[in-house]
Amino acid sequence: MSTIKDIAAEAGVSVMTVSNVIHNNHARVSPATAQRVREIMARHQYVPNMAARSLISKSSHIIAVLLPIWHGSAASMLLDPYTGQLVGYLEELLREKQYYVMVCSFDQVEQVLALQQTWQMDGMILVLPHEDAITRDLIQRTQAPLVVFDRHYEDLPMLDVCLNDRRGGYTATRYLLEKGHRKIGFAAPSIYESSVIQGRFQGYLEALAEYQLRERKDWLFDGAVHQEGGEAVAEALSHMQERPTAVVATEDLLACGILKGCQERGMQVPEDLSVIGFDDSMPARLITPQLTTIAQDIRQKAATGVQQLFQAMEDETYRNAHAVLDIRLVERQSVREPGNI
Amino acid sequence: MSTIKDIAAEAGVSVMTVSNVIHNNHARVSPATAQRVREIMARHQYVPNMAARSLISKSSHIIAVLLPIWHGSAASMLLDPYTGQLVGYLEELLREKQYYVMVCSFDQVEQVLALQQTWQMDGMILVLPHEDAITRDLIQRTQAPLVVFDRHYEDLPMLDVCLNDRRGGYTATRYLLEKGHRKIGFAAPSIYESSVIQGRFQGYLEALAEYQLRERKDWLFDGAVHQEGGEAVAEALSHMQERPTAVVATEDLLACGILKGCQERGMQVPEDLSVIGFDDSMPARLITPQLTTIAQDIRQKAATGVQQLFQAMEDETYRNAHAVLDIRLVERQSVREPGNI
DNA sequence: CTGAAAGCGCTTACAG
DNA sequence: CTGAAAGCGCTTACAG
Repeated sequence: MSTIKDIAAEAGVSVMTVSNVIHNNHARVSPATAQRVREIMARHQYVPNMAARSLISKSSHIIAVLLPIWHGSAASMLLDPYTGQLVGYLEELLREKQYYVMVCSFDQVEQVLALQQTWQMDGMILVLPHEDAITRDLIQRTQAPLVVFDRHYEDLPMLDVCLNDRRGGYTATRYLLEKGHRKIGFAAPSIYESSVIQGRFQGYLEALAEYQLRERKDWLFDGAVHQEGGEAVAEALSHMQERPTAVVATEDLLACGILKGCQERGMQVPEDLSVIGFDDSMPARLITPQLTTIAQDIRQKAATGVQQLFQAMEDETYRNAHAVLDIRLVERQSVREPGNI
Repeated sequence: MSTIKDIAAEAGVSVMTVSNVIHNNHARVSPATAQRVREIMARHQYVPNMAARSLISKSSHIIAVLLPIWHGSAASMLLDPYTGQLVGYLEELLREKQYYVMVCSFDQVEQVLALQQTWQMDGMILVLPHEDAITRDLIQRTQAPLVVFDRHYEDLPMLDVCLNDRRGGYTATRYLLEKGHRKIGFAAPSIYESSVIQGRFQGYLEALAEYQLRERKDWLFDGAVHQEGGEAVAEALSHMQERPTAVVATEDLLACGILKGCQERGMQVPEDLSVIGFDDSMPARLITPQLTTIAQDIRQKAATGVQQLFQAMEDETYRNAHAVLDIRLVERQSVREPGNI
């Protein structure tokens, strides 16, 4: 509760001197005075008032973690184990650097801009971007440095951290091809809308092409979201005349839904259908058989984003960076050779 | 970027009048002036500076969502789908009320007190409390209203939102008993440390007692945490001479681990072992067989906590409230009658 | 209905 | 090495 004024009074110095002690301006205060002031601050458990600081410095040390609202629900964190994990790592890294994390879900760019201005945000991090129009608008109108995860626009200067999605899609598909599969489906929330999904889809097509194969429309499962989406894919598969022998799914939860839906309809994984997922998040190890999946290093992803953000905060010419993190295949139990080649 | 001063200058009024317009003090400003000022604010996209406001009002409109650090990791959100969901709902409810959410993991009470003071926090919410010593200390030393989830101390005035854990443990066990089970184990992270687990354990004992049964030490699996803990329980079960026919697990992820560990060791669920979980979180529907579990309404839990918090912020005599939310049994596929009674 | 003034807690040039 | 003063953007009594 004590202010810099109280400390100064008790130490018999000016508030300015206390301020210099707080900021370790060694050149501006004698060691003896500094020591005395420090003791008094410790005794009073002095904590600076961030509002006062922020008012002067136009910087609050607050970083916004922005979560777009999906399908009307702000509890989007819940839908996806990946998001909770990423946010957890971001909080950890930012706290270590003495920054504060404000979590905010939003559906309109104006909300974000107002938030940024009202708190004099030092930076912002966009997790799980969904609509391109909104994301682009935000990138162009933001006043503070903004780091975007999992989205990149070639034509816009922006800071982003992406995955090598093309390689991810390629690696998954190639792995299935090498196992002998030739009939490979692809399931994703919305193939043509997100650059992440597009990249994975490109990789899928490239791998197929290397084996002189092309995609088949009826094996492309678009709009498959989370577990329910996966179960719908399984339902569709169960009615097919000619089924794929393997499916690449762009998310673990989706892959798990396919797997589960198949099991409930009497198709065995991996005997009757091989399934490969994406992310290596919690569900991957939970289900039986355990999911073979394309893993990403979420901690590294968070760290890269934080690094970009801080560089941008220090250097106002640093407004363009595109990190592409690598993926790796984690072999588990949901893939095997097809029954009859 | 424009300040209240700019608006006042352009409108040809004092800053005080602008302030009154902002705060809708209809009595203190003529409709015509108010209208004019509002137009100018809209045109300039005026956004108030929270730092300046907070400096005067000693209130920042920030609510801290506190996450204790478990096992050295701040990414505790990730360990548990329940937490992410709860935090998501809290953010949604608080934002609706025009409050801001700062997420902060911590391991020492002093960090929290400093955080509270430096930002003039209006309130705090503690999610996933772990150590009683820390939690009690925080409750006693906090300056701002604090709502605690899933922990209650009879001897301390505190605001908390709990589950009827005793009934949860009772309902789960009673359900197994009615299915014909007489050999029922109990698996939990740490039976004697948390009031939540203790409550569930009490309910378990009570249900057993109604059937003239008592707990068996070797069927109490203490220290079983998350999926790995569950798999360790399955491992222990596989070596037992006399096995329980059913297990009550205090968390879905734990139940899933038991289920999975059993399957990998050739025991079928529910044929050889019935398993019942807690929370009805995402994993419950993901695994095969789907988990029978004691469900809680996380949205209602979040809403109750927010309600307590706001009442406490309005009324400084309101510092003691103990909400106990009900649970309900969700029957799915992981329980059936024991093979040989 | 409207305004001039003081002040919230701090930092930043500017003097000495 | 130390201090007096101005000011960040806003609100709150106090006058009129």
